[in-house]
Parts: sequence; C-alpha cells; structure tokens
Amino acid sequence: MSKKVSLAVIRRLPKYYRYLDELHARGEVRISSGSLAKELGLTASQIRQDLNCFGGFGQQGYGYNVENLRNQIAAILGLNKQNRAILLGVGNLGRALINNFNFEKCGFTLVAAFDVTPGTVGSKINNIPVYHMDSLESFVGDNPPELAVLTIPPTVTFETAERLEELGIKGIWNFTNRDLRPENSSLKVENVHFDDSLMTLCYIINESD
Amino acid sequence: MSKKVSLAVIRRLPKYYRYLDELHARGEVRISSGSLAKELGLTASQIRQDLNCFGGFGQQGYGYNVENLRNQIAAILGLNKQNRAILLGVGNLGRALINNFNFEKCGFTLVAAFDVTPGTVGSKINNIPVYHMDSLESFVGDNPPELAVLTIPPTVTFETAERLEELGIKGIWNFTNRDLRPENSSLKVENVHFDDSLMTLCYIINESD
DNA sequence: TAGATTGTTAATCGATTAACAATC
DNA sequence: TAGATTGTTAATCGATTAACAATC
Repeated sequence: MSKKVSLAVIRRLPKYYRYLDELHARGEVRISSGSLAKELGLTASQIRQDLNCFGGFGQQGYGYNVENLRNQIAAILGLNKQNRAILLGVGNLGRALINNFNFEKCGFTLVAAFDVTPGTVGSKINNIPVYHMDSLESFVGDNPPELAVLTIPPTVTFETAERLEELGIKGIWNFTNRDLRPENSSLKVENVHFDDSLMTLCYIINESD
Repeated sequence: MSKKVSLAVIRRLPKYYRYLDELHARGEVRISSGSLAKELGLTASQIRQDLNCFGGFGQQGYGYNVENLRNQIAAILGLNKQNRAILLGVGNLGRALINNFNFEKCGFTLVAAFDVTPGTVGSKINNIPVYHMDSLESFVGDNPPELAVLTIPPTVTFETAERLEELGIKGIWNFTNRDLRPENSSLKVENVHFDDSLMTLCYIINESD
C-alpha cells in the first residue's frame, strides 16, 4: 500500500486544478512547475513534490501538459465519479448553494433537498425537489447518497449527523457552525466556518496597523 | 517588537473562542488545557503553546478562567473594535450573508451593500441599504470602511479589488472564486473557496473506499 | 548537442509534542 | 502540604526548500 498523502498536499490539489483549468480554457498547452509556482505563490519544488506523490506527470526539459495534468488531478480528486448528494436545510444559504453552486464540478450531483417549512417542502428549487425531513429515511432507502450538505440550524447538527451516519452517508459538508469530528467511524466531514475565516482576517487587518 | 505569531496559531484562535463562548454560555467557570484539548481534538501542549504566544492567561494548578480567556482571545482577534464593512454584489450569496451572517460577532458592522441590478439598487435588505456600484467612491469618500466583502461575479474580481485598494480598504473577504494575493500592498485578503473545500472532501470520501 | 526542466534525495526549517520545573 | 496544571525549554516530527543527476 502506498503511503498516505498528507492533508496539506490534498488541499493544494484543488488550487492546481482550478488554475490548470483556467490555463486550458485560455488555450495554453504546456506549463512548467516554475511558472505554475509563480502564479500560485508557491515554490516550484513544492509543486513537483506534491505531484510526485501521485506519479510523474511531467517530462524533463518540457514541463507538464496542461490538459493532461488537469485531467490527472481531476481523477485523483475523484471529480469524474459524480457521486450523489442531498442537501438538508433550505434556508438562505441552502438556497444559495442549490441555485448557484456547481456541485458537478466538484464531483457530485445534487439529487434532492430536505426541509421542514410548509411553504418550502413540496416545491422545486432550480429543478431540485424539496422533501420533508421526515421522509429522509424512506427517500434514502438502501441506496444512500455519498454526501450530505448540512445547512440546517446549529441546534440540530448532532442529531442530524447521527441520523445521516446511520443511513450510511459517507461524507458531510457541514455549514452549521458546529464542528463535527466523528471518531471510530468511516464518516468524513468537512467543517466550513465563515466565522473563523472572517475572525482571522479581523486579526490580520488589525495586526498590520 | 514581539516576534510574529504564525498563521497556523492565528487560525486556531477562532476555534478556541467559539468553544470558550459556548462553555461560558453553559455556565462553566474554569477549564484546563487538557479538557479543552480533548474537546477540540488537539493536544494540551499545543493549546498552551498557542496561548503563550500572547501571554500567560492561566494559573498553575487551576487552569484557565473561561470568561477571562474568552475575552482575552476576543481582544487578540480584535472582535471588539467593530470596524465598518461594505458588501459588493447582492446575489444569492450576498443576500444570504446580509440576512444571516453575524458580522458583529466577527468584529465588523455591515454599513452598506452595492450592486448594479435595477430592482436591487435602492432597496434595503435586513435594514442594510443597497446602493449602485457607481456611487461606491462617493459613498466611501475619505472615510473608507476597513473591510469589503466580495460576492460579485468572478469576471470582475480583479478590477473591483483594484478599485477597493485605491479607496484605502484594508481587507477583502473574497468569495469570488478567484484568488487575490496582493503584493507590495497593505491590503489583506481572505480567499474563501467552497469548491476547494468540497473537492477535498470528494478526495477523502473516495480514498476511504 | 545544448538547454530546460523534471523526479528525487538531502538539508533546512518550522510546527507539534513531550517533559518538567515552577507555582497556585 | 499534596495535587494539579501551567509556562517554557528541549526533542521530535513533518513539511518545505534546495540541490542536482537524469533525461527529454
């Protein structure tokens, strides 16, 4: 078994992917680790080290083929699999994600949303049907989606996460502002904290005075 | 001058703050680095090291006073200053932030929003007035807000950032999905990338199969 | 071939962890 | 006083950077 790649490396892959995709859209064919590094504010060394965790995608004396490298990274991240996703909590943020977020680009297909508000339940948003939370179990049945997006109120985070875990969900993209860190479980979580991000910026702004 | 505290440490402060605030709300009076560590999934050593970058807030044999430590961290982050913020781009995400995000908690007061859409310009959302982008300069005048929240389309990111920089804005909370990394400037940026977050989760989910 | 740039090993740097004396 | 827990120094670990032989 190949040794585990560090999370620091994994978190840089989407940045590489994003920039390579842009380059490709602009018609660029090749890129060197040096110019990629300059563009992304990293070192050439680091980029080569990162990529070589997964294989030798470059060619000495030439660099990397933009389209190929982009596709390789997409494959590494699993962006082509189009796993299924559901979204729980159709408030402002949930709605914003349903309407505007490109799940496909990130390897997921949003198949349904869930809420408890009478006006919302039964409607369709951006062609995604909204069901009642009570029907979550019956909707999922024995074929659980891989991902659940949590945009529910913080107060119901833990009980909902437990429900999802029992249903066999593999990942939770958690916007509830309560950290989930499942132990002894194969459930994977990405906790998103707007607060943390802005508080950090607050510090940095004030520090520079 | 005290030596610069690393960004890794700074990014943990909001987590400490968040959890201490919760503890305080629950009426807890004291906490040790050990139990804090257990709760947050860190080591006691790390927490003590982190806090001691800023001062000795604890007491040997006792631990830390929850309320005091919370307040100290708030002060370090600058959460009490209530700097002014404006928001550019009143689409779905901008609207969600205006309606639901607690800027006050993060050290900012949202004073105005800007957009170009006829129906939106001139309205008020959650009591925040929405002005036309053309009036940005005259609104700001010679008293610029400290922060600008960017929820505009990616295509206009760079030109807008330049405008803001010229106006003397200190920080940009950037949701445009285009990285800003200003050089030779005192402008500070926090780039938020939903894509990166979900792509990372996509990798982690697929890896565990 | 000469020039460029990779893949990879070794060196450096920084961050985390461990240990323990100080002390409440 | 005895027990607990900090503040802080030293040890370890991991990640980043530098260097360079391989090779296109």
